[in-house]
Amino acid sequence: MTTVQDPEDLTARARIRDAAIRHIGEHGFERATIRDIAESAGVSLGLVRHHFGSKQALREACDEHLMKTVRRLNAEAAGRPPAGFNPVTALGPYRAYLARALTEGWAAPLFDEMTRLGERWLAAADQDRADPPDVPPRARAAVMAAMALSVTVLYPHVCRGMGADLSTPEGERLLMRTLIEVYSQPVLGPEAAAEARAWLG
Amino acid sequence: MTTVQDPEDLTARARIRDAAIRHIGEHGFERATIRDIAESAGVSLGLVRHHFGSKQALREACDEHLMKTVRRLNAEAAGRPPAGFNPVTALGPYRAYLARALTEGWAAPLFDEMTRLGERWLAAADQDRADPPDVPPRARAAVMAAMALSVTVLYPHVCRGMGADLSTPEGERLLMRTLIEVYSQPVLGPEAAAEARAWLG
DNA sequence: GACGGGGCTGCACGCCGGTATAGGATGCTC
DNA sequence: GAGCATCCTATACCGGCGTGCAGCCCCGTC
Repeated sequence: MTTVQDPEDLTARARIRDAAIRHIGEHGFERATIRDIAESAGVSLGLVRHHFGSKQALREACDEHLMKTVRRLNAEAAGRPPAGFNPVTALGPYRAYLARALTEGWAAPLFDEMTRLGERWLAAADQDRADPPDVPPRARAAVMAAMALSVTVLYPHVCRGMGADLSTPEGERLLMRTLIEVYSQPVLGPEAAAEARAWLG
Repeated sequence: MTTVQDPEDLTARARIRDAAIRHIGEHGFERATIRDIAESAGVSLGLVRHHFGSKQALREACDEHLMKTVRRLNAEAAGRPPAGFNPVTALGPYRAYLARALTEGWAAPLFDEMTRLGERWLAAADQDRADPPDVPPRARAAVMAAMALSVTVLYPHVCRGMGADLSTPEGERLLMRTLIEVYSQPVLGPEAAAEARAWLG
């Protein structure tokens, strides 16, 4: 991670925001207290309120910052091969916050943006396909966006299940290789898919 | 849903448990209050405490009940074709609770059980594969379990993204068809996978 | 019919945490 | 150097919520 060095990133306001992202990511919005955030940032309780007004507004500021960061990372990764498709390690401390944001109700715009991105990607990938997918692209993109985010959202469980700390380089490598394997292999063979489709009627 | 008719399911204790599952599923553990749960169940605040002792214990009782329900649904679905693979609509009111349980830190046993199930399924599916997957089965199973749960966990976003209410029969059908489509098509073609693998080194 | 226990209620306590406000320090402008 | 905005602290308020407790009702039992 190592957040980009905006000039503002040394200010108390930025320190508070970063501390909030860490605390909310770790404990969730409800359990994260303004007091703890203030202490982590090394400022007083009142200053948080002075800069952000309310806990909600603080969260929204975090959301905005997350949004900017994700867009930046996305732009950086645009040129590279799709090995970095799943943004789990690149996000660093933002990973946990993103997971909370997605599961605790906010962050809809971010998911929608990912869906749109996925839709464009799908449109390009469908160019060279013989059989026509009879499912709306939006629907496919939404499901695939959810799947792409699943490791991010269920991070602790995936770590435990894989028996590896995914924040370490080895863990990251293992995850990447696993993702490539999973993504390059269809889960349902043609006959199984046909059977399932038939079962649906 | 339509909870199995245990004899106990008419008792106040069961009503409280069901109300708790609904409230926690809807609002999360922190925001769900014992008072609201009691009111929903049509009982007094003290009775909740009388039956369950504490809010934590109430949650654990809900977890246990969820576990039983999931196991039952899983056993029922064992015989059928894998069209019902993703347990999103079958869970009914438990869906939201399961999502909370997975993302708010508990429910590790449930995820692990799904991983083990997936591992067995993978072992069977790998029987008839030519190329050897060079990734630990556990890792693959964990990632695939996460992906299978992604729609459950990110349900509201997927609903919004697909532009359909997935709790309706039409929405369910659309989701199923989409899942079949996604699962039956590899995301990465052989050359893209090779490129990604090469990029990893 | 007394008696005991489980299901159930109502109330009060105490803490925690978001909100509000008064005020001090610092630095810039005219 | 007076005025003022900005940054920052300390402290008080107060509502919400988990917890603890005293007691009532009802029903089975001897």
